[in-house]
Amino acid sequence: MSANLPNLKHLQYLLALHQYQNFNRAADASFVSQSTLSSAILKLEEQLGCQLLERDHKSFVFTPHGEEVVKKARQIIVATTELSDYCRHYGMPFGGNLRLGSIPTIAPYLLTDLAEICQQQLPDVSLYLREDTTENLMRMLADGEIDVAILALPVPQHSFQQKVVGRDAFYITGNSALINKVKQDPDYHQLPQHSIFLLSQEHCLSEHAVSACNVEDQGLIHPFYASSLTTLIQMAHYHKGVTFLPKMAVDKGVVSQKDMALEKMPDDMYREIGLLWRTTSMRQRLFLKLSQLVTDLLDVEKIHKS
Amino acid sequence: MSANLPNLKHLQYLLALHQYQNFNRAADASFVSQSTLSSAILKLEEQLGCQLLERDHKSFVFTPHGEEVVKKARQIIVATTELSDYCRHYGMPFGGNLRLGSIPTIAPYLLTDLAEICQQQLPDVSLYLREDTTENLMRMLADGEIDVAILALPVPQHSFQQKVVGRDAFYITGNSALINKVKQDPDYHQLPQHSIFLLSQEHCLSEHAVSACNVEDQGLIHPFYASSLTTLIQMAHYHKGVTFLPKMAVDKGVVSQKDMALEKMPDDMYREIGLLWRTTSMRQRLFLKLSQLVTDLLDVEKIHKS
DNA sequence: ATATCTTAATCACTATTTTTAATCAAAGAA
DNA sequence: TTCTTTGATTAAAAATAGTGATTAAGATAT
Repeated sequence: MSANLPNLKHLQYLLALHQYQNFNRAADASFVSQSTLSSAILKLEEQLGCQLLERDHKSFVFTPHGEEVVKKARQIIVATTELSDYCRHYGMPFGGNLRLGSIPTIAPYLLTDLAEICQQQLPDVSLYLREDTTENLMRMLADGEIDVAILALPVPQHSFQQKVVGRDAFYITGNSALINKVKQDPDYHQLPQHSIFLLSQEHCLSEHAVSACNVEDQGLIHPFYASSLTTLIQMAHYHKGVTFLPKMAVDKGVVSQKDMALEKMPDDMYREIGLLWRTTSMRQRLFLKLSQLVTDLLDVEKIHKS
Repeated sequence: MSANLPNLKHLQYLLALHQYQNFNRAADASFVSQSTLSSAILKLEEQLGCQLLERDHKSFVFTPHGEEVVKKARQIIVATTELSDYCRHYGMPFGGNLRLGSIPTIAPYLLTDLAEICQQQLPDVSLYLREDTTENLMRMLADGEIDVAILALPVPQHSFQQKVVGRDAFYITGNSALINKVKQDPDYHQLPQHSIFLLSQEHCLSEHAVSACNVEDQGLIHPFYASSLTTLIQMAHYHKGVTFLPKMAVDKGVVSQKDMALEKMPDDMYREIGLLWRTTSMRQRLFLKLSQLVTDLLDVEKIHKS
């Protein structure tokens, strides 16, 4: 009944080849000889009964079909690695390496506290942090490069396990006169041209802020986009404009300029924070525990501040 | 970096052993000798670094950990089989074997039509039908024993891809006097004791009907539960009670007794029909096509009848 | 009580597969 | 030209998978 399934090692070689796009480098990275890798790919092609590479005497490219096989192979290798890791740490559901990814508008403000709490509450976990965009982190999560991500929701359609861990209110900061105006009449369209500063597009914070405040009108938004919250604040300060900040950043004191006003925005303006992990992961318990820790962390800060 | 991953063949042997709970029978089923299977399991245990079986000189049981490894191993084998099948049928996205499961209150009334349409629209697909309970079908879907399921929604929490394909209205049938009463005043609590007949509990139709009609009150429901729609109708007929039927069954003329009334229930009483498949499947396109066919089928019948 | 059957593990051995080192042929670059 | 880099090929070596016969320990039957 069940067919002649490919060898997992061969699939690993295929992934290496896809990553390095070069037989020699892929072989080196896999700690095998180039001929091993070459024949493994040939064997795979024979076994699967289809062409994975298009060869042209000097070099090669993956066929479209090969690309799809690589994707699936990656799923399989990720799942098997999960199994292997799970067994290695069996009996220690709250142990082992934990590769956690988060975005630049969360990581600096949440993860230092979280790392400390993890050290106390999950002493057997070795935490490895990674900062990147939502898009990249989702790719890395799917590919098994990280184990869990802390993101601002909602995230594009996906098939991960998701756990909401709290809300992060938006603040508005910047020129006192403008802030006062908005405070009295919360219509952002009264603001001068180019007086709203945002992060560059790869940061989801901008989307969330814009959609929360209904300021799609391009004229209001300054055409230069900042690449970090620190820069963003400085730009708003220097150009006497305003910008939006998440509460977790505000709590860490990112606004220190004396002549900048800082106001919490209405209660319905917030971003949701959530944990994501692979549905196939065998460490649900750890991730739920971690979710609880982050939930508590966000709650404590809420109570502390209010 | 990446660990020494287990051999897929060994994982297959592990699954066979789990299925047969006996080394000899599992070995036979895997077309290898008992010693091969025995040493494969030992090797797996060594490689994964943990005990999968508890042996007691005569027989064995899987350890709790072994059971979890089996579950994960099944995922891995299913994924690899998907890859292999995908390659075998590459270039024919609408070809190959399609194992479709459905429940007893859908299968007899929908699948004959669907099979015919498939033969026309998807001539390269070989359709294999399977009828079972929602619970069993979900297990079979997860374990790769079927490729797609047509179920009545909602189904318990799961991680499958789901596509709603239409609505199936509820009808009420049975004793004319009772039906007339309900028709004038749609309060089911006026019905006599034990006059509502339902399918046995493993059929989700009962749940859906009960929750749709708000008749949790046990007194109304007859304490004998039918095991098929045909029996259900006969029971309602014989005992002069009433019962609920899905439109797709009504359309196929399951109510033929002259002295039985048949009324469509209010528009908000229906069950949703949906297709489910593994998120990891490589045949999304086929399943979406199939969804469309079923959607059309349900729509046509709706138009045809109204 | 004894013999027989069934169980999974083990052993010595064989077959198969994987890997290697060395080489080859083709294409650029110096 | 000569040198380097590319992936494919070869034959030999190493590792792995598989086999049948055997064993030990319970269970069952006589």
